[in-house]
Amino acid sequence: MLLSKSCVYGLRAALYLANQEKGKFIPIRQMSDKLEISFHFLTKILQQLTAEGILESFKGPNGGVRLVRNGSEVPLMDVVVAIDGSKLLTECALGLPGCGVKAPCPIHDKWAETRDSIREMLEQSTLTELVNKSRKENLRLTSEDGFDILFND
Amino acid sequence: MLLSKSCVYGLRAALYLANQEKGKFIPIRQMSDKLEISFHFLTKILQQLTAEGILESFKGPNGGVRLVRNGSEVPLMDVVVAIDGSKLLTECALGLPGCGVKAPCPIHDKWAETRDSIREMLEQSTLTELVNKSRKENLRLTSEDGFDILFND
DNA sequence: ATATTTTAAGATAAAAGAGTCTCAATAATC
DNA sequence: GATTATTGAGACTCTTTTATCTTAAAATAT
Repeated sequence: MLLSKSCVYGLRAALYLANQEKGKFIPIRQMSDKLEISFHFLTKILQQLTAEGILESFKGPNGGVRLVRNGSEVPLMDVVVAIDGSKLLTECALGLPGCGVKAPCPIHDKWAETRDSIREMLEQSTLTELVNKSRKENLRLTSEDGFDILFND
Repeated sequence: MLLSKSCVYGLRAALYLANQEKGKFIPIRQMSDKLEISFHFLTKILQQLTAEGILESFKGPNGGVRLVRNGSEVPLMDVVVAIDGSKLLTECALGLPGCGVKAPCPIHDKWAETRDSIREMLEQSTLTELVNKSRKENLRLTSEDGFDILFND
């Protein structure tokens, strides 16, 4: 798999947050319910995002987490790197050691191109961009609910 | 990671075999020694490739495994699919359910492009092509030895 | 036939990823 | 202050991947 499950959950949660009123703290429980992700597991993942400075949290009643920056300034890449690290964008596809510009593996050049297009995709897509698109086309973040239903009370 | 470790080992072994005299059975022990992969683990992986019809094996003295087809007719894709399956080329990058042409996820289109370029790379590169390139440029299949040293006795 | 060399198959172990549970810390409300 | 709602942190479990070990089966050579 390209991205770990933790990473995918983190991205879905980040998209959820980007669709919320700016500055408002959203309880993790609400997100885990809506997104159908285990509460404790999601908590751990979001703790990573908080530690990495992508989210900030607030304890107690009316607490929760929120994006530090505006969603339009958060490329998917930031979330991916915070959770999965950057090996996806640095490692040799064939796992051949010593692969690089100096001593490329047989598919180094081709893979470098592919890797760049992954990088581009993750760097150019922001949370807000995807949220807008999702709203417009009623895309899903879960198996059941359309995007609009997801944000009803 | 894009490819599992098993898959990478399988690819390295397939490249090793593609550099051998055509039709000759190569003992797995020899490959595991040269490629610095655990013998039993490599055996299991090659069993999969045998089961998938990419390799054929022969027991007993002078036995081993060999490529069924000529290396020039074996794209990397065959090895990858035999070991890792095809989810890499079919699954949604964001893990969003219901993602497809009918109900695409926000990055479906961009990801589809990237995925196609991965597919292209794996389909167009054959074992022989990579072996030739490796021979010419003395590329590595292990952390230590150059390609030519690897095949000395 | 017997011993030897090899792959096949299955049991087991270790490590990593995914997921759960419990309790502590913090902040608001009553 | 007590209660409640929330995140934080750590231990724990389950599953998958990775790796090892043992025994069986097949083929060869003696």
